[in-house]
Formats: sequence, structure tokens, C-alpha cells
Amino acid sequence: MEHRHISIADQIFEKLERDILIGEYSRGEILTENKLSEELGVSRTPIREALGRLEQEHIIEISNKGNIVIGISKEDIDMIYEIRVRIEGIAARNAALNASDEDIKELYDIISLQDFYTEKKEADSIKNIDSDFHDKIYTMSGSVILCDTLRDLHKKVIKFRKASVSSYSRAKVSLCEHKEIYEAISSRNPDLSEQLTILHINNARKRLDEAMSV
Amino acid sequence: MEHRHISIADQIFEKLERDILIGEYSRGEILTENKLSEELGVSRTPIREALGRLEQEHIIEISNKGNIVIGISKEDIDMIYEIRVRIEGIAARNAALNASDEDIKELYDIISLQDFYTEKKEADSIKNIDSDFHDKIYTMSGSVILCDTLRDLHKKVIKFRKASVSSYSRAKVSLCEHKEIYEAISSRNPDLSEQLTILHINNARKRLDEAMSV
DNA sequence: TCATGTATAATTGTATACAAGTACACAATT
DNA sequence: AATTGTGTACTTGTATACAATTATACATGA
Repeated sequence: MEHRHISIADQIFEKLERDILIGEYSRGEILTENKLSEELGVSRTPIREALGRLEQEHIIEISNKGNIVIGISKEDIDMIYEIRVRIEGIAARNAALNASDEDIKELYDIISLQDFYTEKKEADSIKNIDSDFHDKIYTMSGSVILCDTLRDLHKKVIKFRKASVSSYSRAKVSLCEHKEIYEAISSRNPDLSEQLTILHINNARKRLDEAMSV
Repeated sequence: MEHRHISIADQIFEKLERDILIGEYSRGEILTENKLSEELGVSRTPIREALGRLEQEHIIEISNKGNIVIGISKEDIDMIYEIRVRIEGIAARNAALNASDEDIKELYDIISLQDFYTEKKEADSIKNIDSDFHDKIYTMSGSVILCDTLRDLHKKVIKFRKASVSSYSRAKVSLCEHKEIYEAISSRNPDLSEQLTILHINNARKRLDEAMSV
């Protein structure tokens, strides 16, 4: 067997990371190892390993009083888009250059699902599949460095992303932009893929601002 | 007291990270917890915590056979510069906008030291102080997100950076560019700071390619 | 010779015991 | 009333014991 066992520590990490990033735990809240250990029914060891990794991401802060939740601020979101608009185009460009037929088919499937959920107006599903689309392009770029960098940034937007697809019209426009990007990548056009992606990130940012100012 | 104790796990993490990034451990090498535990004279617990964080950075890979060193490839370096040239300018721009007088003085001190070491031709010291210069600007940007992103990228170049400052002429040009950036930031000119930084990263990349092709 | 089964050794994963430091409440004192 | 001392409870940090999976070497058979 080569399949690596998914450890409890990994599961705890992903659960805590998600809970913090969606705002389940709010800024300033204190998470102690013992409390988490009891609540989640595992020993302190995997809890500690998860917390250490969360601290490395700077979404919690370990102190003698416990582990203080930091989370993501509006300023963080601004900077994330500032960065993404400058580098996410590289991923799309490389995807257009490197993608296998298999990759392109998977990307098509994602688009199809997004279309389906958009018509059914299921905000949660839309949010998740939207995430899958971007993640797939990161992977298709073929660069671990670029993939890690973009993934770290993208996952931090999760709490705010739902707002931006809550309106049908905004979700529809977003889907449309994804389709255009898919077309550009599947026709192996690096320049167009890059350009459309930059536009899309800029528009997504505007849609987010719009949705949050309401 | 507020000063947080620097744990053994933190120290092990930094030591292993550095050793991997400078190539002390080479790609494919296997690090087992027991071996490291004996070698470093601590129990497996802090070793494990350090290894978990190294895996998150994708510079090692944990498997049932042990922990396989991945390290940094030439392709990684290319992508790192591709990204930095697009976003490091933001940091310089924000530094020019946000920096305190104290910050600017510290940046000046760094430049002075770099000047000193460059004339003394101490490659190791030049390499380190060069790193301090960029890191200081990241911090001065005032954004944790941007700072983390750039720091993660920058530290991965360490193994190759020494080559690029090994020649006196290249080191001198690099110092000169740093001085220009310092002038732009200290005179609170965001546009110029950004522009000069972009140029500097591009030039640094060229110098690195040059040094490595020899 | 090659495949396959098996026992052993080595590895990571988890729980728990123990150490050390610190925050906090509360009393004592000025 | 304010401050200082003190003891207790709580927190993280580390080591170690144990569990479970898996790699590996080697024997056994077709």
C-alpha cells in the first residue's frame, strides 16, 4: 500500500482551520488544549500538532493563557486580492500550457456542476465548487510553489466568499467568467487565459466589496 | 512576563528548515524521528512537531519509510522570482506609506552594515544582511498576509543566494540598488519605491542565473 | 527463476505521565 | 484604598510507553 493514513492530527488541523476561517471561532477566543482534547475526544498530542501548524499560518497565536484565535480581517482580504490579481494569471497561463486532456475534462466537470448549482441557487454548494475551480487551476499550473502560495491565500477568503455568490446575478456572472477561462485554457491559449483570469479576480473583488457594503 | 519561551520544537524546526534549505540534507534523504531524536538529544515529541510543520511547507514528505527530504529545485526558484517580481513592489510601496522614523533608521543601519560587509567581501555576511534588508521591508509593509507570503518565498532562495553575491561586482550593484530603494522609501515616495523594487528583483534574478550558469 | 507467504524489525501515530512556568484570586500589609 | 505577597489552579512543553501499520529480508514453493 502506498496510501498514506490520514492521521487524527491532520483531521483536527483541517477542522480547526476551517472553523476559524469561517468564523465559527471568533477573534480573541481562547482555545486550550485540554478543552479541545475533551470536546473532540482525542488526546492532546494530535491537538498540539494541529495548533502548531495553525500558528504557523498565523491564524492563531499560542500563549501561556491558551491559544488565541486571530482569524482573517477585512484588511487581510484586501491584500489577498491585491496579491491574487498579480499572480493568479500565471497559474492560468501555465495551466493552458501544461494541462493534460484528463485535467481539462475534470475542469469541464467542475464547470458543469457549478452551472447546475447556480441554477438551483444553492449558495453553499456554489461557494465550494467555485473553490474547486480555482484549486484545479492551481494544480494544473504544475508548480508546487505557485500552488501552495495561491491555495494559502484563497482558502482564507472562505468566510467572505459566500456573500459574494449569495445573489443569483452575481453568481451567474461569476460562472460566465469561469466558462470563458475554461474555454481559453482548453483551447491552449496562455495569453487569453491569463488575461481573463486577471479580469475575473478583479471582478470577484468588486463583487465581494459590493456584497459586503450592503 | 509576556516573553514567550522559545520551545525546543521551534528550535528544531528552524534548524531542520535551514539545513534542508541550504542543502545540508539533500533531496531524497530520509530523516527518521528516532535518528533525529538521538542526534539532537531530545525526545521524539518536539521532533515530530517540527517535521509536521516542515511537511506543511512541502520541503519534506512524511511517509511510512521515514521523512523524505524534498528541498528546492531550480524550477522552484524560477517561479519564486516570477511571483516576487509581481508582488514585492507592493511591500515597498506600503513601506514608503507606513514606515515610522524608527523603521527607516533600522533600514538605514542594515544598508550601512551591508556596505561594510561588501567592502570586506564577506560572502556569508552579505548574504545574511541582504536577507535582513528584504525582510525589514516586508515587515514595514504592515500586512501579515503579504509579509508571510514574501517571507515564505524569500527564505527558499537561501541556498542559491550565496552564489549571486559571490562576485564583488554583483554584490556592489546589488548594494547600490538597495540604497536607491532605501532613498525612495525614506523620502516617502511609494511609486518610485515600487518601481525600483521591481527592477531590483528582476536584476537579482538575472544575477542569479548568471552566477549559476558559470 | 520467480512469485508468494511469513516473521521480524523499524517506522509513524497516539495516549499519558510528568515538569515548569504563569495567571489569577485573595489575603495581608502599609 | 492601594499594593504587595502567596498559594492554588491551569496552561503549555517534554518525555516515554504503547499501538498499529508497513517495509524488508528470507524462506518456501511452483
